[in-house]
Amino acid sequence: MVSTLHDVARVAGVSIKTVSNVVNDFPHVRPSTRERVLAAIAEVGYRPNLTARGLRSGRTGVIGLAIPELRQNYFAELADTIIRNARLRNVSVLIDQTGATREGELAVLAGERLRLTDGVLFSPEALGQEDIESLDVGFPLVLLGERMFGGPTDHVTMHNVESARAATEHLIGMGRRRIALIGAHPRNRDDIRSANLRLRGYREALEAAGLPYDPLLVRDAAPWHRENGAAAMRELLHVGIEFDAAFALNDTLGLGVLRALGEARVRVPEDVAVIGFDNIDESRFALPSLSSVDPGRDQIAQVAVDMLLERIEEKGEPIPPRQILADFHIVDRESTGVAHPAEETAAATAVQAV
Amino acid sequence: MVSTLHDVARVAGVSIKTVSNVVNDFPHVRPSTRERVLAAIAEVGYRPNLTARGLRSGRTGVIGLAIPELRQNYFAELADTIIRNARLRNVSVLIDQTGATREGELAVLAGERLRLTDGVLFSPEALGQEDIESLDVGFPLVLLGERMFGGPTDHVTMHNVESARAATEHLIGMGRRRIALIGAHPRNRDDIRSANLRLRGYREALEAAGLPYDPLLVRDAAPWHRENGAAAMRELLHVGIEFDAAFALNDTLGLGVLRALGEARVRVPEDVAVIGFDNIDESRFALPSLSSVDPGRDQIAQVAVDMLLERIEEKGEPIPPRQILADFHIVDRESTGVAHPAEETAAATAVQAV
DNA sequence: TTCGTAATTTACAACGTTGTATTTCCAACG
DNA sequence: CGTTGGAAATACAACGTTGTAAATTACGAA
Repeated sequence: MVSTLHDVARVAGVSIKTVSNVVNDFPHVRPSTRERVLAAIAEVGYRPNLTARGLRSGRTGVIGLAIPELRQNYFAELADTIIRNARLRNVSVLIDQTGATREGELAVLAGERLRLTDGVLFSPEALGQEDIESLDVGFPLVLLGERMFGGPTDHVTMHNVESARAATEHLIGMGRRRIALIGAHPRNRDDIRSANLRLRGYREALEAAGLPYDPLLVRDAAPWHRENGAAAMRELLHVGIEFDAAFALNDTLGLGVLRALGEARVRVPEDVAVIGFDNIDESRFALPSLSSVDPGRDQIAQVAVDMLLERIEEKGEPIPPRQILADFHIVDRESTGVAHPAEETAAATAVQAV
Repeated sequence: MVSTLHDVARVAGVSIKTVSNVVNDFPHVRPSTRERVLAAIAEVGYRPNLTARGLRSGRTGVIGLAIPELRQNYFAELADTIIRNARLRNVSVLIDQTGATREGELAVLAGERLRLTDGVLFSPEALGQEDIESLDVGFPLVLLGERMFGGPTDHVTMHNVESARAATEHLIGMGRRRIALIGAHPRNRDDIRSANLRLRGYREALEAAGLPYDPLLVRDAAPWHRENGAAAMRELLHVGIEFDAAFALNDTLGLGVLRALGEARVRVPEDVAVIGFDNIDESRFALPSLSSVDPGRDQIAQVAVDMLLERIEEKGEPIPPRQILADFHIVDRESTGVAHPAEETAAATAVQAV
């Protein structure tokens, strides 16, 4: 059924090592021999056994991707792009869903789940800065996201503060003065997490524009699901406080916000302009279409794969951990007043190592 | 760094086979020996090398999932559920995106992409009935979807005709008489594919209710993306033909339809009731929320994983190919007139082997 | 023709595990 | 006290591949 080097060798009348040499394009194989071997390979339908190769070489050609949940659009799109990039490098991707639980994420780090992989891309959501040491695992690991900084591994992340500031400035630039923020983290506002970094950018923009910071405009919502975005907006409307714009800390929340505004017959963007964060595919098709911050997800995917493969191939003197920040830009759509959306408006910072 | 059976054996003062026996819970190991070995395992931090195990056993514990694209919600949610089910069975999942291209799908069947897997779940979108023979591959394969029938492999699919008929009857039951269908396949209407099967269900429902079939109400849209759903609805509105309901052949189209109706200030469900198909997560959060047919996706995921693992473990007399049809039900939401959505309304058919 | 050198091919071991067959151990029995 | 039989432990080979080192071949120069 399945043929091996031995079968090919027998048919071609050479040793298995010669077949191996042909398969691996080694030099020093006489053209006539190569031809004979190739014919034999075709005849018996030989395909290298990757498991055996993996045992011999210590590499499987598979990388792991540990994310909270595939059914969250951001992660589905991230996984999609990561798989595409890995494919270009001849690597396949095994996906593990941690469920955003501490337990699941620690299991990833303990190497209990993504066996049979050469390395792991890890996007934590439950672990935090206090777990930084647990990142010191025995296999190549690239960290994604904003939950932990300064760890012992490469790290690919986004300009959270700067891009949130840019989003807020975008709203201010259109004349909005009372900007609600949807999706603050209910408890610890000093914790390093996307919510707080983006909140900081929001505050910086207000301050720079000389606008007051009104805590009443800052609404908690967690986790960042549509229903929570809608609920936060309903509550805000219920409170009766005046506002003319909303910055949702991610697009999913933003879609919920649009929904709540729609229910309440508040006009977007006339009465309230809305901008989200993440630029998921879906935002283009909301009614109205949702403006957003594109945090450079595709670039993150590509850089992360590249870095991981570099680490996997690394030998000798280890390179110290690197941190990469992706480009971002504002995507202006109907929810901030553009009738015919022109993509890719604002400029971005360049990719930079820190 | 990484320790092997040999290291454990040395520490415990036994042979590697004894360690292996302990690891694999074989009988005939004296309790005192077992204890000593377990201590040694803990001491050196031994973890079995899955590649070596795989080489020896011929199993990797990994299954492949070949789908068009992860960024399509339906497939992200399917993959999510499949990964969860596989995890329960101690199996991991490698994802391949075919891009819905013929080339990509044939590569899957040629076994060029999902190496290192014990078997593959395959959801084709480009291949059709004429390619049925190419399903006769040399590895365990379970077919998903409606593109090919009667092939040599197990097949998990949905009640396309029946559930589309139920959706249409649902609209008729609320008094709608002029029901548009969005998402027909532009070219071959006899081809076996979801579009045509669902179209058939639509026609059956009309006929059973004594309603005329008006080809003008049947609108092409392909591929099933939001923009195409929106475009089809805009065109229908432009044509000026009267209608009081729309059946979108999937939810993504349906969301586009809602968008186009919203733009045109057509009230949903007052003027036009809308129902979709697939029941993706997003539909719950549209404005208005989109009613849909739940085609039993979670069940499909579970059954598919079970069947594939059964095939992988199969030995001796092969069981003939099986076909499983999943349960379906109508999910009634705002777009068909329910103010406070009650999920899971209509009854379903039972799971049944054909 | 013979030798030296480079090109080509090969044998063998090893990667870490587990199945098979064998050996060793130990207690009970005659 | 020797024998027997099952439990416990082991040796060895094998899964399919590739690195290393050794063997063989080819070819031009002496």
